[in-house]
Amino acid sequence: MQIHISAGSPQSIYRQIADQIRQAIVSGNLKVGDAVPSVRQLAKELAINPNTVAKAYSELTRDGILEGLSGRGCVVASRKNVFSKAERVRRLELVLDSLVSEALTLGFSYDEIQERLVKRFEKIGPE
Amino acid sequence: MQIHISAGSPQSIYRQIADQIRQAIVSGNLKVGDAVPSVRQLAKELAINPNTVAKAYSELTRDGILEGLSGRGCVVASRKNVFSKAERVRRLELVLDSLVSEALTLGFSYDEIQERLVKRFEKIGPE
Amino acid sequence: MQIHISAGSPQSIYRQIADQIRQAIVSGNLKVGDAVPSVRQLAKELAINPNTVAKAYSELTRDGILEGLSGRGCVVASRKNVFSKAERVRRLELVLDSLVSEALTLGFSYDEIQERLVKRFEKIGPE
Amino acid sequence: MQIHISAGSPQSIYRQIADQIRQAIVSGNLKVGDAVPSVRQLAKELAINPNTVAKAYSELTRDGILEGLSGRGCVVASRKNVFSKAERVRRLELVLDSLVSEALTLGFSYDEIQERLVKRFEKIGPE
DNA sequence: GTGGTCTAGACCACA
DNA sequence: GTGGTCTAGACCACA
Repeated sequence: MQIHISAGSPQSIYRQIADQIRQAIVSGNLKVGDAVPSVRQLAKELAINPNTVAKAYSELTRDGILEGLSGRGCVVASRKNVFSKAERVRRLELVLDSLVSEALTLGFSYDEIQERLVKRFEKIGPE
Repeated sequence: MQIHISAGSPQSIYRQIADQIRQAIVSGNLKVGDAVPSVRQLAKELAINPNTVAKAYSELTRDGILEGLSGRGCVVASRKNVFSKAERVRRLELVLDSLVSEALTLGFSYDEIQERLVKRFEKIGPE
Repeated sequence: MQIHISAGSPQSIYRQIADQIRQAIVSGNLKVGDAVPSVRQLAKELAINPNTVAKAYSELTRDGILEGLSGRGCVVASRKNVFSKAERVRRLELVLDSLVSEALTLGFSYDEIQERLVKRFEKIGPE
Repeated sequence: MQIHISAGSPQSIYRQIADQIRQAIVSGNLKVGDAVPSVRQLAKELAINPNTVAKAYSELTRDGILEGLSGRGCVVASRKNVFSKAERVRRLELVLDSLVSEALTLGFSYDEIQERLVKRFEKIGPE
């Protein structure tokens, strides 16, 4: 489980950590029951404040993605979807709305948006 | 020109307003030269502070989407290339960040995001 | 980093602040990566509302001059080309407007303006 | 005495009018004692609100540039400088500061600024 | 009437 | 601690 953060990024650090763990689960690199690094270890590795790692883990735990093993770290929880399928789609559509309108007013074409999205997937996608 | 805001949204109010105006332009509901509601009128309609509307309008004006007609409100500006290629790409990457981050949080896979984006393009129609 | 504002000036306070930070960068007093005073500290120093300082900083951030380090203040950003050539020219024309307008109001002729500008360049030194 | 205004300009209309009259005086097109168009005639010509023309004339009168002939329009007044030479120079230097720092942070070189200023003079200069 | 600036002060996200 | 968002409300420039 390797996590990378970039300091200058507009994404907050805790968000970068949470997203990368989510991504590792979606891509199969982390499976149900697998342990994630301890808060202190990861904070030391990334040279950041432990509070920041803790915040990422606590969000993931709140969302039912991780499960705390009181005193023995966190593991990937069995997947239970918090939102209904319809609700998840509705929320995704909202973000797609933002993406499309912003990208089009920036002067990008459909093809360019599509292309950039694919590139992004390739760069950070399942390895 | 009908604008709706939702209080519970993760998007800030001024971003929701700016987004919807961008969408109205992209979808053709607002054309170059069309007036947007006055700051005070829209604020009253949405029951929010005029400053919040003004913030949305000023962002759109800075980005070359709207144009102020001192003393007579704002209209949709003619298409300008305000940003450099590099900046446009940077901004596209930012919204892609939001999309991917939100989608992962919702438990969508890359393929599903891709698929939804394609569907959305098909809906708006080719070109 | 010392900033002064004058109440009687035709320039708005936030513009005076933004201007002086630009000047500090141009003159080499502020270099890439250097921190600017925090919003609250500068507001206290100048005895003005923090929102006014924040407005100056947010304009500079939008223009790619400053960079926000979430939770840790703002620093001078590395030189970026945020704007397209056309936009840069448009903005230069705006400040030339101000110069010419103000200079005419003060009763200077074109030749005198020109001469003063050359002198100014000589003072800052070649290249 | 021909005056041109552009609606989309960031310069307010009354400012454009006042500046063009100042410019005509500086360039010698208007001499002491020459009449300027009446408020109503100019407003009709430019298809703008008479208040706007009146505001320009009243600023010029306040500054001692024009002189009202109660009931018979305005003429160019004999030149008396409101500010001392030193004060005028000080104010001009402030605007030059703004111009130079904004232009340099926009990425323009000294030569380019110089060149743009000359072009501006040629375009609107004494004819 | 229009938008722009500024104050005073609350609350939130982030590290 | 840091900046970002929002409210409530004043005052100004402009047409």
